[in-house]
Amino acid sequence: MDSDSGSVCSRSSSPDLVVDDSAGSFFSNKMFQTYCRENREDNEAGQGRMQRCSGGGKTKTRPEPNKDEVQDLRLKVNSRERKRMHDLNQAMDGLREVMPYAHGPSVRKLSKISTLLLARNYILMLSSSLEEMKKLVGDVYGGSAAVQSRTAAHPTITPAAPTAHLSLHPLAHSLHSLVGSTPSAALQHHTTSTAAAPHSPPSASFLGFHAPVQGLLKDPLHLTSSYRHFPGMPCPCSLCQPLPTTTSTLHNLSMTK
DNA sequence: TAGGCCATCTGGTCCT
DNA sequence: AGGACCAGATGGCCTA
Repeated sequence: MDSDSGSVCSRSSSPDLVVDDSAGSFFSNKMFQTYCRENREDNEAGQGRMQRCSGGGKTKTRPEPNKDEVQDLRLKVNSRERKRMHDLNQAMDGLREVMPYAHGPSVRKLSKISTLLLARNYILMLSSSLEEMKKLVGDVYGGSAAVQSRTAAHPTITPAAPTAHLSLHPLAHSLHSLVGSTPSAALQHHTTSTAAAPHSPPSASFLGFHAPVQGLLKDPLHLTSSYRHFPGMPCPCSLCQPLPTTTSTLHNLSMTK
């Protein structure tokens, strides 16, 4: 299967037809011309230049590869590189599909750098939500003993958060109570959402993202103004939780875009 | 028109 | 030796 025939390029400027003409492109582009100019002895062009630049020197002792062989080699290398980049772009598209930004024909496709930055911030936000859920679970089950017993049964669950973090729980609790959630409901939502996690990531509306994607790009955790509090949902907003040290540290590295 | 984004080509380096 | 990976260079397309 030739990847060149199945190009996934999203831009019309991706000239697949160059595949058939890559050698011609090579022999006519500026880099090649510069290279040839440096080794030029006369003003001949075209075939003579191709022969010289493909290794036609008289003094060389190594057996010179045939012009066609060089051309075939370049075609192969270029094709592999194109396939590699196409695979990379496919992976990038796959990442875009699971990112919480508005999908649709009217929405401009995220650039590669934006996709990566958004993905990073999205992961940070989900991690923050997970930490908050762990704290809530610890609060519900009345202390570290119960949580530790559960942690023993489920090693992926870490012990309860430090008391410094617990001090914020009444606020978070009352906030979520205000919108009708209960900790048990929160746990239920968490478990159900985790079960669906692998192939159905939370959508933007599910997570309450109503700010433009630039909000996530610039400021992953300052979501207070744009975040909606859903009943039973882990809330990463700055009202409901302190910034984890890891994410706050990473936040200092936040992007300029 | 400048700047951003992208695809492609290319040569170098590293790995198997 | 061949392939994967990477970064630089180049040119095209699009938008503000």
